Amino acid sequence: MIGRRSGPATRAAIQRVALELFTKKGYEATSLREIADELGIQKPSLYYHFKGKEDILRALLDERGDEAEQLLEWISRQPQRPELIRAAVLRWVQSFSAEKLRGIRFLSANPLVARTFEGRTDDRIGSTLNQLIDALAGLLPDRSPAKVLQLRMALLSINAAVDAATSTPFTDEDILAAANAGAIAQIDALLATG
Amino acid sequence: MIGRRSGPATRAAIQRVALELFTKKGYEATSLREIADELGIQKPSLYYHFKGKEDILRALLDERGDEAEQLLEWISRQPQRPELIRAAVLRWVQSFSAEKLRGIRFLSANPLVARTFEGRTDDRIGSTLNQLIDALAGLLPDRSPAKVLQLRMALLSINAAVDAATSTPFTDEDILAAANAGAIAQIDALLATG
DNA sequence: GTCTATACGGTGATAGAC
DNA sequence: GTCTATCACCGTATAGAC
Repeated sequence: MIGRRSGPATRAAIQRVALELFTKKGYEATSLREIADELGIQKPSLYYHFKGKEDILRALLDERGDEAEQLLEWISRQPQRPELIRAAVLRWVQSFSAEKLRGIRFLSANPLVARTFEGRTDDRIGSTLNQLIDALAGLLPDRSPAKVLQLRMALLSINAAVDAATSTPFTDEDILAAANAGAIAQIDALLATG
Repeated sequence: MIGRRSGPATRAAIQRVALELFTKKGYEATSLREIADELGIQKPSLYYHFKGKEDILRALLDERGDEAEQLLEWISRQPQRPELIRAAVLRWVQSFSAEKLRGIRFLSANPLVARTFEGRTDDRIGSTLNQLIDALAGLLPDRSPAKVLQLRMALLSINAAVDAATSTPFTDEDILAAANAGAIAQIDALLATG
């Protein structure tokens, strides 16, 4: 669909369209011409706002929040007991509003692109998530690899719920509820073991 | 890496390399030249074996097994009680050997590509999985959307485990064990509700 | 801030020699 | 079965007019 534009294309508008197309068709499969068409401008006009395609992607990734850092810091201030795992995971899962699901959907649709960018720049997604896992894994009664991996799965419940809901009529509320219930079930099983 | 080849490139060899590259770099980001280089042949030689890039992808997708159909048929022959859910999900998760994780990894790395192909051809991945969900959802004590979605998450535990293990040193055995434990935890929670 | 025009490389793909 | 040569096309990117 080619949209008639009302005013000048802003960075925010470009990012909005790019996020939508990257999520629907994938980063690699989306051309700058498609983004420009959707905005009703010409392809070279995008280069006034961004250095190139990768720069648009970088801007989208930089928009992420710092919930992971905040949670990590919160954890360090709590008494280090196994029950902290449950509280922390629930805090994490519940920090995702319906609005933030857009970001999750983008990452789910473009797992390799996100992973490629993890290496460069600051990389606040992956590494902080790993620190989070490490901090919580230390509290596990049974710290075998399978258990640690299951803890990781619990933290990634939102991603799993989003993936499970693709191509279905489930609502954002359903997804958040299922992610929450799923995380609880995993954590309960992990804490019951030890 | 450019490989010296010993004999003629077979369809199987091409598929092997393609699966590896598609998984590592993504379908769109992988060029036919890269596949040819890896095999030590020239790009046009691939066209003797396959009609084109998409044909290679199709061949890979057609290689999938029919575990879903078999499980669906098995379910229909069992007494339709809530406990059947647990048995069925465990059968499903345990049908994935370390070997079959290659397929899961490919699908995880290329979610949109797989989804695009679901529409065309026979599509045995998605639709059969949906039938599986429907058959099991009918046995749920509580059939609210969030519960049905969580059932879906339980079935997709292998995918979630693979995703959770990417960029980590977890072994295939760890992944299968965590997927199994995760599925059990989800199902137990679902059955305890009603 | 957006346009037209243009250059460049790489891609999927085909024809035809061997 | 593999090659060389070649194609049209597309996406990225830049220069310069308005």
